[in-house]
Amino acid sequence: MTKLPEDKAVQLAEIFHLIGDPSRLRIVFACLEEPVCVSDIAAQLSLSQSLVSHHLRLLKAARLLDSERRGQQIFYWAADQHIRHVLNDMATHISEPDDYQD
Amino acid sequence: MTKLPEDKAVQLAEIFHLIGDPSRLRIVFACLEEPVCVSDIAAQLSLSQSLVSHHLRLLKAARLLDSERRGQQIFYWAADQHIRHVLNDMATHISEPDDYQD
DNA sequence: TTGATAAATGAATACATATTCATATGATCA
DNA sequence: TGATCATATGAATATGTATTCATTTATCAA
Repeated sequence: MTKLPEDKAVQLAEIFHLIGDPSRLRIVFACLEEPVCVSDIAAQLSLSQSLVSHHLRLLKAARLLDSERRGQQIFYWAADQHIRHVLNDMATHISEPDDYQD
Repeated sequence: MTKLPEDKAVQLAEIFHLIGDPSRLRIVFACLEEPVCVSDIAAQLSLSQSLVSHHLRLLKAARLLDSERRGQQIFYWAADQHIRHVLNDMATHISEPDDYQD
């Protein structure tokens, strides 16, 4: 039985916790391919600007997203390559049969 | 910008939410390689039997873990292969430099 | 049976947090 | 400068949930 040290568990769980909220997960997903500005995210996902902004702050603090101002708008994109793998992995998961093996 | 449908986001987030708690993450990790009984998990991770049991119930309900009784004890193991990939991916993540690229 | 061990369950609680509303900050353009 | 647009921030709230404690259920051994 492999034991995960508590401090590492906390670090890892922090990341999973962030993408463990549907709104935040969708936000990250929206920023996977290209930088998107806040208002576009809000519009596309039908979330309030304020809510999106709050979530973006958390995601950026955890370094899952990075951001840059371009004129009046601020663009966000997925800074973390691992997130892509994880999301791809899990995205296939929910559409596959239960007896799936490596 | 790729949009993740809300229902899929909810499904996915549910899984991430489960491993987004340090205790549960450690429990899943402990069951990755081989079936482990409840008391051993609790002892190894220094968690109360009750807490472990509560968490196991959630993890099993989400089909991340499966279980089987063997005599007096009940063994749990990771039923989901995707979880292995995800955990490996993210485990490397926290030890790698920030400028990591695909 | 009885006693002991292992796990599950339920209630209670303290704490975290997702969301909203109102407002502030900062940039652009007339 | 003032007006407007885009984003951030802070307070308030309602809901969720991780954990503990006490108890119950289930299994095995004597």
